Amino acid sequence: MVDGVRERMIDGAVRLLARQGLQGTSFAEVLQATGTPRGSIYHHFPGGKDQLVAAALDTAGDDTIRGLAGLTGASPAQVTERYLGLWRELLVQSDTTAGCAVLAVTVAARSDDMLDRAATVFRSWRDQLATLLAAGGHPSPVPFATTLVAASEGAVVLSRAERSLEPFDAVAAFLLAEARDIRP
Amino acid sequence: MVDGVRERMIDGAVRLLARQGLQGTSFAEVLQATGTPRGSIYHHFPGGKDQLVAAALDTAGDDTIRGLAGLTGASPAQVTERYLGLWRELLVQSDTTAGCAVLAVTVAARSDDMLDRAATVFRSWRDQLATLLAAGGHPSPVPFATTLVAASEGAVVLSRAERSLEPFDAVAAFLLAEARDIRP
DNA sequence: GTCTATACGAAGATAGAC
DNA sequence: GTCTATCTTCGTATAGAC
Repeated sequence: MVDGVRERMIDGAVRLLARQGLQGTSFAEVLQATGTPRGSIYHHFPGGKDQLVAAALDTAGDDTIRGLAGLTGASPAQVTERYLGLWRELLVQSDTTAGCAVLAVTVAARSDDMLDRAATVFRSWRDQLATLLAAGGHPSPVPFATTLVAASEGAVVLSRAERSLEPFDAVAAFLLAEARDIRP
Repeated sequence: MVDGVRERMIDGAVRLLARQGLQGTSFAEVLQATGTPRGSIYHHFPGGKDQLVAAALDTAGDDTIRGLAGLTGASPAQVTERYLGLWRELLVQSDTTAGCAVLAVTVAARSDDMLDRAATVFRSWRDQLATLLAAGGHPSPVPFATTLVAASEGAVVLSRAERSLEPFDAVAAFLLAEARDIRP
């Protein structure tokens, strides 16, 4: 089933994790926010909250990778702009109340399994960006890709704290200027 | 009293917030970790957990500002190196299990008051760095200072997820190269 | 697959003795 | 200032009916 109950629960978990953090998000809230049947959470996620969070991490990771589709042959500046655009859109659409679910889980994770899962997502973003940047002729794709991921994550946090796009836009401007400097 | 019970509680809260997040840190853990008398938490913090967290945010903010002391007249590269060094030291000393308490509070904050407090800390870091960078002759101190704060925060998160210094060091290398490029 | 009811534990907060 | 005891709320998880 494409739009099944399970998928709605996972999507809701991603949204709530990004807004309220790991321990700040309860099953009850996920059910309420998604209008999902109350009795079926442990049917879909017998492993409990950890299993739901794991699925949410994977989904959040895939969503971002999907947001980078169609960039083969793009310049480093275009890649940078697209990636930054994904995060800016999250801030705009949530009125700067949402952040990154993967980051939220990382800072509150209590098991190595959960940390591993988050690390895998971050790593997939870095790898995908580095591949695109290298293909676009960037001379040091790995350090720049890592900085792009790290700075975006941090910039989203700063903007959430201030409830303003100003910090994010300052960081984005700096990174874009860097990417535009590259002449392949 | 300089090393009083109240101060020990606040320092413990900073450490635990940086490791376990906001809702992941309980009063009981703070008391246990600091060997602090059980019955006196509401004596020192009648406003409850929110008041303790607020004090922890202020302390964490001041600690970092203090870490930037003695940099008047320093070059942008020296300022950048010092700031990055503060965060790298946190990762090393905690075996990559600790992060930034202010970030942890921001992503799980449930009140605007708490968000304001975190924003004030981030802003103080940005302002202090921008002032130092400007004094050192950096041509665009504000965007670079903001990127320095954001990228450091994100890099610490990436390194915690991977339990490795590699992501942090990649970001640090990129930022340091940027700062060294500046010729005043 | 979905429901209700309930057990169990954790955490914040308060009251009152010492 | 510090203590213990307790209230209350909330969240996870399980059991068993429909």
